[in-house]
Amino acid sequence: MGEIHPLPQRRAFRDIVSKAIDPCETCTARSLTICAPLSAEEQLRMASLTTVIPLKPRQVLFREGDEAEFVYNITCGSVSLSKSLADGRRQITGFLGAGDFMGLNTRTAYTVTAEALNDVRVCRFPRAEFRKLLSEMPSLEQRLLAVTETELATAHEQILLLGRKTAMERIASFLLRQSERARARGLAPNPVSLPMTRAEAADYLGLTIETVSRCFTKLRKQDVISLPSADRVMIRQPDRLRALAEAA
Amino acid sequence: MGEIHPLPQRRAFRDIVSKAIDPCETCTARSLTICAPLSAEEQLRMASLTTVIPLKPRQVLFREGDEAEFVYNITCGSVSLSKSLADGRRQITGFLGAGDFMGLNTRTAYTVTAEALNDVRVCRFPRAEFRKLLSEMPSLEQRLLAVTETELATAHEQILLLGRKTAMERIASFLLRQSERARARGLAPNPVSLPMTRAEAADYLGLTIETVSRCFTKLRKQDVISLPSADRVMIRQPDRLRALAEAA
DNA sequence: CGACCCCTTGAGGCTTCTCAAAATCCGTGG
DNA sequence: CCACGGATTTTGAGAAGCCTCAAGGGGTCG
Repeated sequence: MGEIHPLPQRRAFRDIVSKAIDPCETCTARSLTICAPLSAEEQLRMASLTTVIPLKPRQVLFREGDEAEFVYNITCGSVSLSKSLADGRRQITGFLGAGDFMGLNTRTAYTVTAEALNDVRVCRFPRAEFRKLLSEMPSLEQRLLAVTETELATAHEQILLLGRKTAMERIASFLLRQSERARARGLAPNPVSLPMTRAEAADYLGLTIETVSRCFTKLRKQDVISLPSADRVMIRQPDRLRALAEAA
Repeated sequence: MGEIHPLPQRRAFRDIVSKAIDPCETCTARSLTICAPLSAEEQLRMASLTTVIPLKPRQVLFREGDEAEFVYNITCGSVSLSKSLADGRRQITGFLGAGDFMGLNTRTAYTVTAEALNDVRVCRFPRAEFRKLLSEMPSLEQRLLAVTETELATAHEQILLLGRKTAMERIASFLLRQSERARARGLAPNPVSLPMTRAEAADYLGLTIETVSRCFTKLRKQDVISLPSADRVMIRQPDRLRALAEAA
């Protein structure tokens, strides 16, 4: 038994995990971070529960108010989370990337809408089984608590931005944050790449697309940034941008 | 041994817990909710780590950026969490009450400032020991995860409010939320009692005190609410208030 | 090559902020 | 019990920032 099991298990592990956790090569390292603290057996158990789902740009994974049947983990691509008012006004509450979880809330309904920004792959876990798994794997739960606390701190940062910063301060903060985020993920921090449209950036920053565009133009005219293309921002004067991020 | 231990333990438990978890009679039921899922032994362990600290109104418990030496649990009273910009602009990210935890973030520094709104008692836990305790008590960790996820959902709701709602919508949402919160805590939902000043409400809603006051006046003149005193709001027409909460 | 989508630019209006002052509340002390 | 002082709240007038509406560019894909 001791001799026979390891190999098949290892093989099954590779097969299933590679299908589940490692679907696209460019983001392997990223998606594994969430599973790094888990043992091989634990990773296998997680993998056996999961279904890989590919999403096209703008495809909606779930909507605010839908019954929360599944928990998702992003393995590749970017997703926006948003909430809307009855008349259509939309607020994007955050952007998630590889390694992030969605649908963890304890309620029975999703509290936000999740939509793919670009080509995305997610791992889907049936909710009940995921929770059961959690209670049996303290290391995963510990990790989720840490991740959720970080998300909460990020949300508080966004609350400060939306409640007290001017349009220009929001844009400057946003660019610096995106740059820092890229750096943390091991990507080039400059020029900043923006996977979202102006509309999405505006809905994230509590502004209109016109205001976002005007701020970009103003920064460009002051030579603080340059715009090689609409979705890439070159930060030419980081110090001035940092000063603008909280200068009334 | 089996005969001797139970009694002293029970006695020590009562002594320490009553000092730690149950300092003021009016909020006993509340503060126990967080410990309800724990066994007596676990409660005892938690209690043995804790120091009870009383706070006067407006007293600061910790500041954003301070080294996060302790984790706190509120047993009595209300606390505001806030972040500030260099020039003094302040944004309150949320209000906490009995049963809520503070300072759980994984970072080494607090990400917000905590300040007492009224007379408050908190239980203080040395950070390192609290984390060690957590890893040994999955039920507590599970509960913390659930609580943190709820806080995250609340933060997202606030992000929607700050990013997309008008001043009047913010005020209406705020009043309804405070009323609902009171109901959930077993208090009278109407009239709504506001433990915070206009300045604190404004800093929470991303407005100025003048705008908050003007909205209250307008609602009063339309007979949607009445103001028996500055810190009590009687909701006279709940339906109209609900309609105002997201009517452009 | 044209249509469509997204982004940019412009003009005017509205909501909210800023600055200023009056009114109200509340604890203190005569 | 009333007068007083300070803090908080309310009210007012004007200004500013951002939004709305509208039109003009630029890139991409069929």
